[in-house]
Amino acid sequence: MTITYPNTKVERRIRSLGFRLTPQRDLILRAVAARGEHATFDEIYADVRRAAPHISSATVYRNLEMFSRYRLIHGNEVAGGKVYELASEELHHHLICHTCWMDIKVPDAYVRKLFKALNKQTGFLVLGEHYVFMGLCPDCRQEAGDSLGRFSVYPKFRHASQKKEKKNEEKA
Amino acid sequence: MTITYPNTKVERRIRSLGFRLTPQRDLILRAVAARGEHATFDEIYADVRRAAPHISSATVYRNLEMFSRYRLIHGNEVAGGKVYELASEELHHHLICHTCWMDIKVPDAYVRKLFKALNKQTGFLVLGEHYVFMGLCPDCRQEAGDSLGRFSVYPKFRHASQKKEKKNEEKA
DNA sequence: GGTATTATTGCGAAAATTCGCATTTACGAA
DNA sequence: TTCGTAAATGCGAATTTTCGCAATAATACC
Repeated sequence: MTITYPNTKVERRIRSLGFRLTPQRDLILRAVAARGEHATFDEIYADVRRAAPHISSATVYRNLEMFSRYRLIHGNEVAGGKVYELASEELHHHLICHTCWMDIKVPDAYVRKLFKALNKQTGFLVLGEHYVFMGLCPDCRQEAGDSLGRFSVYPKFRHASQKKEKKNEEKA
Repeated sequence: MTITYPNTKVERRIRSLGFRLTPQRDLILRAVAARGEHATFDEIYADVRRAAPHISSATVYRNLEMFSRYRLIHGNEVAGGKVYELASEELHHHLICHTCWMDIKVPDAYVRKLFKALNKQTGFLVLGEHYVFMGLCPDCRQEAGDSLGRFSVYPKFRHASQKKEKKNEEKA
């Protein structure tokens, strides 16, 4: 995994959008980059705080949202919690197994084909650059067997606390 | 638009999962159904409260999450806020224009093709039944012109309050 | 129907997130 | 380099969302 921040391109981009590059923003971007692909708010905040103990959580919330909006980072809802990753040059999407959490990166080109086809049929131009598709990886798929009905697998939650509901899980 | 709840199928499903069908749950499902495709928490809570003023917001939160998890409803992050809709028999996905909010329903079969292709290439089985793809509808696409670069359009937020940032919007 | 079991509710407290506003500070222009 | 302007921060308050637990009530079983 390559950490692509610090990065003058990102800095230029922030300024060209009319935003200022503050030390706080720099730290936040570094933290997201250093964490790799699944940084949570808590992790980012903790990292940033280590370098700048006085930083306000509001600042981190605000900037994560701003960065997401302008696609300097990607924020995705995964397994009941939001995770962030630095936007990379190589556009890609994710296939995440909700049984074992394996994460397969898919180059954008693979998915872009569908979007082109959709465009032909509907005229709609899909712009999102970073989608997450949940499902079953090859191993877990095999384990689940062939009797894989429409409703037989339910997403698990990794981030949100879900102490209860276990009993129901089995009955289903 | 057809309201598909009350529905014995849904009721049976709740019970077969080991959950109980309480009056609160019934009201929540009715509210989601009646609201159509983009019900927010506030709307649902207000509707439910009208019929049962004593209902706790925690109950609504808990059940929306449970229903989503077991796909009796779909909860999607759209434009900075979560919106719910009753899961329908006809599987579908959404193409939402983040300029004018036009919402095009796409039958699952269209999208399923891509997922099959992905499956061939990666072995990964995509299970999600209700994805939302953001982009530009034909009209807004035209308005945006041909010089549509990778970074030229940014999602707007509909639900979250975003009073500021307007100046930056234009500069970009 | 009556009863036992246990999921679910409602409450209030806790935690997470957002907001408004005074202060600070990045950045462009002199 | 200094200065002026407006964006961004940090604070504390407000709001939203989650949590734990005692009380309630839906369901299965008789």
